Amino acid sequence: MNISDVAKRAGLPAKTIRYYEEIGLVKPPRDTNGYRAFRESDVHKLAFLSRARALGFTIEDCRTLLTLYEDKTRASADVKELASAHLHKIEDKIAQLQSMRDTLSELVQSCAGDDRPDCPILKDLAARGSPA
Amino acid sequence: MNISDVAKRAGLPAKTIRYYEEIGLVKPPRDTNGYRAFRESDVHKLAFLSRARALGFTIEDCRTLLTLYEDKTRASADVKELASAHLHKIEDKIAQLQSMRDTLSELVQSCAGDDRPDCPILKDLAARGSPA
DNA sequence: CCTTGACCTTCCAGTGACAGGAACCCTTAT
DNA sequence: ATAAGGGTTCCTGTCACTGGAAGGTCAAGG
Repeated sequence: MNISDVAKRAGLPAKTIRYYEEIGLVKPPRDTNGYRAFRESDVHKLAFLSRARALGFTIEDCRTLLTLYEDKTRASADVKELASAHLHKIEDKIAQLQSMRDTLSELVQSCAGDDRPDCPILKDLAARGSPA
Repeated sequence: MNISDVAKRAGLPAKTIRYYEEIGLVKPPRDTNGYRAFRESDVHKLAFLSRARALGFTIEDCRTLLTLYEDKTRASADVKELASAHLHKIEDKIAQLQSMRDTLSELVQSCAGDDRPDCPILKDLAARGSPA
């Protein structure tokens, strides 16, 4: 199967698939004309990667997940640990963004948003931390 | 004032300050020995940038905010619009992360995390979208 | 046989916002 | 004189791609 069909089936851009090959995540054989000839197993792997990436796992995490996936003697604890660590990072990130959102939301609400120059948003950026 | 003192006062690494100069956000004059000689106005600008970055504004947004800050005839509406747009992006990002978190959280909870290979996390990554 | 268009290939550059490190200069204290 | 602790520039690397140029391949139509 050629790359554009694989792209559709895996839900990944062709460029991304080439990149994944470059970094060794998939190793499709080649036709005599030099085209990548994807097997079903390659498509399956790529779909796996697509879903793992959609859950925010890094490429290196994905590499590990693929290895675990293919290792039939894996311990589910290893997978769970990886996923848990990632979950914590996401939760940290959410908390951080929520904090930004709360501050920003207040600032936006406090700004008149008219044609006058007076602006609490700029005032806050200029003065926070240095009370004058 | 030398860069490391400015770094402390503005709450930014020296490397970052040099980078901000490189991209034209600050333009400190130089001493005869080649050292950057920061003025109070430079420190003030850098502190402004530090706070804007902490709220997640991009560098280009920061550049615009600085321009607006220094333009005493600005309309607060322009500032508010920029901040609102940024707020929406943050909210989108939060929603996206929360969706990841919800999925991941379920998967992690459903995984035994012992020494057996059976793992719902890997199963989900392999099979989601292709019901078998 | 030729062309057209849609594929495919590789390779190079750019993204955002820095961080790390090498190699070297300046200042101050001992 | 030297050593420590500033400062400087310049180059590379990060992360996960994306865009684009230059060129090979294939199937269909005239």
